Amino acid sequence: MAAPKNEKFSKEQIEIAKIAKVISHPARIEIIKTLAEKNMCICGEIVDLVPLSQSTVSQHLKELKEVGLIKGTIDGVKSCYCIDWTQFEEKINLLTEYFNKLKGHKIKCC
Amino acid sequence: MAAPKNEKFSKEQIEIAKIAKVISHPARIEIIKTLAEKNMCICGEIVDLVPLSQSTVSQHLKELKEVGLIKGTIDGVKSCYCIDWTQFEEKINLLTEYFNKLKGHKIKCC
DNA sequence: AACATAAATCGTATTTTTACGATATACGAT
DNA sequence: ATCGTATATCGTAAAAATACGATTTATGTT
Repeated sequence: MAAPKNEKFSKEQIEIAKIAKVISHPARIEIIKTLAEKNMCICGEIVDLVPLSQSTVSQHLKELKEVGLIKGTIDGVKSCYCIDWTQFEEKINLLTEYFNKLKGHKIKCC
Repeated sequence: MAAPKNEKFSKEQIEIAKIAKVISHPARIEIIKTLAEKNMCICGEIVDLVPLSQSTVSQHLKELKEVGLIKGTIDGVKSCYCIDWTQFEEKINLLTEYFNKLKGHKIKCC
């Protein structure tokens, strides 16, 4: 009696909520920003860039990967992460267009 | 040792995370969509439109109001809600532009 | 004044998120 | 083969989010 009752809403709304949720934490925003700006796979250094413990950062990376915004490959003993641009654009567009479309309704109100 | 360590991140990132968080629930997305499409204050009927209890919907409305996406006024015994378009555009733009700007870095990677 | 109705708030149970230390795993170097 | 390093996973504690029923509050109606 406390779990979100997601079944009651549309597929689209659930999908958008999921995307919004993964970008609703400063650490994950920081990770995305860093990966995007460097525009390369970053192997290893990510943990040093985020002021959280190694295990916590690893967990945030996993969540970003699960939603598809980033991808990770293994390079020897290190892990390399970078933005999955195809999916990143797709998901971010989905989110932004949903809300930008709503703006079209703005005419006047109270 | 479980609360988000928000102090460690930038003001901008914390602000964007806050906006993302409030739109990270299907019920709140549904409320926004309904208010935007009707383009009017809706008095009372909101609770009937969302498949959750009255108290839960009231809680979601409060969160949306706190972030500033919607505004509510009292009209007699009823409450009237509508999109706060000025703030809505401002906040949504802040969010979407942050991530759209990152797209500019996309050249090639792994 | 008494009653009905709408909506906010309170109290609380459950689930999810956040965070970390400890441990496991996997690879490279010696 | 052993050791060191990097990263993922496990276990767990604390906090926040979600949801609802019960109650309170405020207004309109009789």
